[in-house]
Amino acid sequence: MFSKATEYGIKAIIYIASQSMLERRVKIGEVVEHIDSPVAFTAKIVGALVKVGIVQSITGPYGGFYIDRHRMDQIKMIDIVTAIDGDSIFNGCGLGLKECDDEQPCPMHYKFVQIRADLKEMLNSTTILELAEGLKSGKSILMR
Amino acid sequence: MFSKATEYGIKAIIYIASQSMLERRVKIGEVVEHIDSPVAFTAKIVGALVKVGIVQSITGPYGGFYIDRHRMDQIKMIDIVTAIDGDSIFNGCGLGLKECDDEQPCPMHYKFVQIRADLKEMLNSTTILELAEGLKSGKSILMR
DNA sequence: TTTATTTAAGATAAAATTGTCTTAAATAAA
DNA sequence: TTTATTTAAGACAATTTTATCTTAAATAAA
Repeated sequence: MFSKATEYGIKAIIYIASQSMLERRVKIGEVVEHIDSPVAFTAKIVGALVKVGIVQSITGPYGGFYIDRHRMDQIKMIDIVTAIDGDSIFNGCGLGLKECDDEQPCPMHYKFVQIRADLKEMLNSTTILELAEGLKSGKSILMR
Repeated sequence: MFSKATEYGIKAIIYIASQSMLERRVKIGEVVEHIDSPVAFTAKIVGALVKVGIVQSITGPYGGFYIDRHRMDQIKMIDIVTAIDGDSIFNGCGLGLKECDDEQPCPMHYKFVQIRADLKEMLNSTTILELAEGLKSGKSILMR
């Protein structure tokens, strides 16, 4: 469904957020230990999310990544997916046609419309705050 | 959403089916002209669908691909997707966890459940017959 | 039987994605 | 100021996916 880059990005964000709720900055090494992902690749992805303003970072000793606590309920999953994979998942044609719409639909067009809308709505209404809370309370896990 | 291989496979099947409704066998060259896909790659994918019994083929002059007319309403989209991409789209964890279920859910597990179920249901209830009919009647297109 | 046509199958190549490594820049503490 | 630690950035490498090319096998017509 999502690319590996997006999978790692989402998991990293959730872990960073869960620690930011405890006022903890985390280093990339700690992140990948908790989400089971390749360090350098994950660092690059989280770096992209820093550039886009979703995550904050501090370099040097005692540095690391964190997320503004009061913004956690404003950052939606769709922001993360879009920042890494773009919006083709929501907008692109299911059969890969360049131009596919109600006027000139591919054979599966109307079948896909609802599912894509549901996916978009789900990602649009899910905040990193709620996901991080689920993790912190032990209701969900990021590894295995 | 789907791989290129699956996109080509679905489009090829729909075109072959639409022609089989007119009692026409089609060569791979004709198929790719109508679905705008690379010949050799498409041939390999259609070949895999032949092996699995979804498509029939005849080699040699006057040969080509076709689909048993009376089976068109039995072949579902899910059969094609599964034959090419496997079932990871429906069963795999959205965040890539090996073990992710109601017992040990990833943070997005319950958010994904409904969407995946809807996707599966859609593919499971869509026959190549109806898609081929939509194409033949001009209600849908395979190119552009 | 020979030839032409077509699918079958597998080797090879190109492109995209995923992943690693090296060096630079920032920053805090000694 | 020097050193150690950490993120930033970009080159490089491996893997997977996508795509092509070549040869074989099947088959129909001449």
